[in-house]
Parts: sequence; C-alpha cells; structure tokens
Amino acid sequence: MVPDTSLHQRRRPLTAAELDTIPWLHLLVPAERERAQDDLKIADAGPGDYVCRIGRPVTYWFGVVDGLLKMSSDNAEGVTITFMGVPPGGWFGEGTALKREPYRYNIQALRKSRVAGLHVDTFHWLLDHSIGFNRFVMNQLNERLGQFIAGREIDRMTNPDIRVARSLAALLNPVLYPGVGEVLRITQQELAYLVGLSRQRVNEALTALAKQGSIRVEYGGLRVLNLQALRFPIFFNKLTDSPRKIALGS
DNA sequence: GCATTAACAGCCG
DNA sequence: CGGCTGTTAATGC
Repeated sequence: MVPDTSLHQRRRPLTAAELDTIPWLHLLVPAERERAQDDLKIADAGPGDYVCRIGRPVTYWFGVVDGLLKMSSDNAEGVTITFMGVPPGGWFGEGTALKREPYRYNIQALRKSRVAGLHVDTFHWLLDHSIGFNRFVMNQLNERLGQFIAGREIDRMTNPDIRVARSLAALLNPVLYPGVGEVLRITQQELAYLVGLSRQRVNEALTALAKQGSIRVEYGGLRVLNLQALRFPIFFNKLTDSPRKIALGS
C-alpha cells in the first residue's frame, strides 16, 4: 500500500505569502482569523502522493496553495474514475468534514503541490462562530453544484474538442479556484488524465481552441484569452462567424 | 472514421 | 538531462 506520507510528515505553519492565497481568511473577523491561522498547516505533495484516501477518517479540510490535484475513486473492477482537477485556490472536503465521515474520494497530486489543511475541529468551530465563514462555505457548495451539473454535461459530450474546452472552463472557475490567474499551469498529459482522452487528442483540441483565439498554448500550460468561448465554443463560434441581427419592430 | 497507443525529434527549464 | 510538445504511423472499435 502506498503511504500517504507527505501530508503527515514535514508539516509546517504557513508563511504570510501562503496565507494570502487562502480566499476565506479575509472573510473572518480578527478573533476568528487568528484561530484559523494558528491551526492552518501546509505540506508538500509530490506526483502520485495521496492527500487523502477513501475510507480514512476525516482529519482536515484541504486547500490547494500551489500545484494541481485530482479527485478520483476506484470501482470494484479496479478501474479509476477521475471526477475533477483541483487547481490553486481550491478548497475541498467540506462535505466530509461537515458529516465527520470517512473520506469518499481519493485526492492525489498530479505534480509537485503545496496543500494546506485546516483541522476538522477548527472547521466546525468556524461554522459555529463565523458568519463570514458560513457564507463562504455556502457559496462554495452552490458553485460546486453548478460544476456538478456541468460535469454531467461534459460526460455526455462526444466531441473531444468541446469536452476539453468545458473541462478547461471548469478549472478556470474564478469562484472555486481564485488562485488560477490568466495562465493555467497544466501539462497536456495532466489535462488528458482529467478529461479522459489521450495526450495526442488533447493536443489537437488545444490547437483548435488556440486557432479560435480562446486560448494560447504555452509551455507547461495555457493562457486564457476568452473564457466565455471555452464555456460555449460552438454557440460562440456561430455568433462570431456569422453575426446576425434580429429585426425587432421598427 | 476517429481515437488510441507507440514512437520520435526537438525544445524548454 | 528529464520532462513537455508536436507530429506521424500503426492499430483497434
């Protein structure tokens, strides 16, 4: 069995710069914030390292400071299903933390990452005391529901180009992942794992998206030029390729 | 037909 | 040098 070492060893407090990457800290009043900061820990995770594993008792609510994680599970036949990627600024596991149940998904680093953890007891304390924190969690759950629906949609799409575009749009959600700037750092291989396509096909899709002007492909990542075009590639193209005006009345 | 695997050269950090 | 990218050829559903 692969030990989920990295998070339990070499844990340390956060630097000021790392604290700045945590989106919900600014929503707390000083007393709450101090308590949260005192409890926050950070650890490095290498490629393949587990941040948490299915069945383990919940210990932390997690956030990505830097890097890229994936959420997955294995079915009875041993086939791994990847549900989502988690880029910088993303916090996850609140459902499990809320219920104090065992983790229901595996979270692994796709590449070298820094992961922050808030102890589940502190998570509950904030829920019991901080309105700002409650708003953050509620907003987070709401936004995640939107992603869930979008995910079902993506799964039913047959066109690989659109699947790649929509998967990218999900990773670029500014509410869930405020740490992602205009450049999303993700290799084509990592994206292939997340979308469930071959690297070569992802490369082809990215080239097509770049040709449309939605993104620019860069080494080890991509620059976002038009997020809306990623969300609705076909619709958007029709609009721009042949703009049509509808005569209303006069 | 279309996507996947395999393999390669070239480039980047 | 190791990892990433872009491309081609062979293979499979």
